[in-house]
Amino acid sequence: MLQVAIPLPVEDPFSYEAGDGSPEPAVMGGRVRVPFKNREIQGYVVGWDSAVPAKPLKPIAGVIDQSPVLSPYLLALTRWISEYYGCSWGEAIENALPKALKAGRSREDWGETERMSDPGLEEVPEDFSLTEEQQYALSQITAACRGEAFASFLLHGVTGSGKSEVYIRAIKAVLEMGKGVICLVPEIALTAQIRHFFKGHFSGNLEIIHSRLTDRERLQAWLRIREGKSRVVLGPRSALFSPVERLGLIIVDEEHETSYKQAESPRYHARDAARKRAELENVCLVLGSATPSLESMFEAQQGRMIKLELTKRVVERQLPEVRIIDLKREIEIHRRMPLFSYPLQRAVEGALSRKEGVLLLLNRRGFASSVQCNGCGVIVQCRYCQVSLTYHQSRQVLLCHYCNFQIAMADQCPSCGAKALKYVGSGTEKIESEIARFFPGARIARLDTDVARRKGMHESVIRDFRDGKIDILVGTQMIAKGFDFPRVTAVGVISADIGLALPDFRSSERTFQLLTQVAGRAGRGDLKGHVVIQTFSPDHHSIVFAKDHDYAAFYAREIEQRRELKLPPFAHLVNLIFHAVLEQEVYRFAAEVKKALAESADLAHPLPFEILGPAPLPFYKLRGHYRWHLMVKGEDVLVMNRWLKKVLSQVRKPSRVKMMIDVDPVSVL
DNA sequence: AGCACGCCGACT
DNA sequence: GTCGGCGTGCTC
Repeated sequence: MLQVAIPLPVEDPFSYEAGDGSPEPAVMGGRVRVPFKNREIQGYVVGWDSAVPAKPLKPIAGVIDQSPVLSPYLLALTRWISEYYGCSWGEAIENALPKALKAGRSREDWGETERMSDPGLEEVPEDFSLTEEQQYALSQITAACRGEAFASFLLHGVTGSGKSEVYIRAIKAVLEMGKGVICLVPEIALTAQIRHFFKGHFSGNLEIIHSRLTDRERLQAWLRIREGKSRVVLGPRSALFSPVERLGLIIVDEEHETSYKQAESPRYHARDAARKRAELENVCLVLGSATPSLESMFEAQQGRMIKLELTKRVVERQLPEVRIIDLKREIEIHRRMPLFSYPLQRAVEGALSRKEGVLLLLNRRGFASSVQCNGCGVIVQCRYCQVSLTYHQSRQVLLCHYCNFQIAMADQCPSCGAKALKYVGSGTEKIESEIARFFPGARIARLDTDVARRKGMHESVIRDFRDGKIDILVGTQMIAKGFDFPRVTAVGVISADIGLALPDFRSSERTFQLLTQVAGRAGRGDLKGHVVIQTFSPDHHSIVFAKDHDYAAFYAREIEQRRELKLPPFAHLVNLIFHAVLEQEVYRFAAEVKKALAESADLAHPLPFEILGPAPLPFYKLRGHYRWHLMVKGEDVLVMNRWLKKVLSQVRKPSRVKMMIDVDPVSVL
């Protein structure tokens, strides 16, 4: 009989008779059509068994594939994802396949798989000779790739230290060994540079997976990889499931980036799943970052990964000079809260006079973060989420940044009717218009998700800024990531406090990473950089150590806090999120689950975790649903999951209450 | 996820 | 008396 995984939230794979009626035999890892209830659906053969079933089974309805769509390795990987992240095996499999092969698709002609010839290859930078540090890192990695065992490296390299060059050389070496490579990047749209770099080196051998590909193009890329026509895959987290045969190396670039965590089920973390795939296939794993996650650096400190350090910048140049501006003192000087302190103004002035570029970062889009009535004091809120609405001047709307609800901006208070609305808190739109008043001659542009949503705008703004057609670029964290602007010499952080205020234990880490990254944008080429960070918390360790470019000190400080509070990497969190329209139902059920969990333990079988909550989520009314959660904290995720599953199957969930499980959440939201 | 079964309100 | 509302439970 056959075990067939069903791409639905049903527990275990189902058993079917092999079905001798069909002309082709079903294959392990191949797709089949099976009768299910009174319909027919697509499933995946995940097991094979000669045992005689206790009760007669239905035969499969048909075989779709003569050859597997999932290798034994990818079957094992998807199974691990289902157990670790709490979904069915079938769902994990669907997640790993290109859309065209998923259930509910008409069986289509797979078409031509020859690669289109690439028009206009990019100039490839000269092969510089490697620094000693790069050379050492490369030799360690290639030696590990030559072996047939799992090995993992943390490549910690400051911005500009030439991590990409190490990747390129390692990939070339692995190709020469006759093996393939997967290189993951956070979001391919934001990494045009690495794309061009890869194209120049591997064009005949490369698949770049990106969001603009059509379903058909994706399928063809998948087929070329499977046929071995392409041996290097560059792409976002989904590229991890590429059917590369004889894999030799997996690279996860910018491994600390949270976009590696999928927001929908299965909520897997591509970096952690990459480690699992590398273990299963006995290959080499390289995690690269200038600001490694606490989790990865801890692994390295514990000796479970080999740490490779690139401490020197390739083109010899100084790190930028960073000044911290205490906004409390600025208020005393200016008698009001200044958007731009004098030192920031001087830094901008200096750069403009030298015809160099300026970056201004404020991690909040819109014009004003809220609108308040001077008459009755009401702050205009989202009717679904109970968070203040952000005023967007360009669109003349009040917008909810959590659910996208919007209303037209009016001149009267929606509550008392007074014509006394005032703007509170600044966003990127406000900075854009204010900086224009300070520097009337400057050419200014803004880049945030509002701008980037318009097709082609993201790329064109970046290009214009790099080409010197824009003097000052204002934006959110989007401007801090992945781009190399040789002309930037002044970087201003309008307020470093926004991220720090978030009720999330990783807010310090995020802030440190963001500040380090944006500071790293200043002073490339042979131009000296100046960075000004404005903040109300000038003594906060995220800010002080970012100023000093001191990752080690930040890590040492942060890891002690995590140890004391028993937070990751000293424990794993599993977030159980409950939501429903009626708050009482949500709260009651969350409390009931907690009680059931607590009572499920006894002296012989103590709980393998702590239970925190129930608590309302920070934005607890979202899209009209009230949201509460239980946070479960323990050491072994698989043990925790098994326990949770058992207890949850014993409680009766009201159907209107929805439940989600998030293992190793990257954010509590 | 679908899809049936089931048990209560407003219609010919 | 029936048509159909959607809450509940099952699918090898």
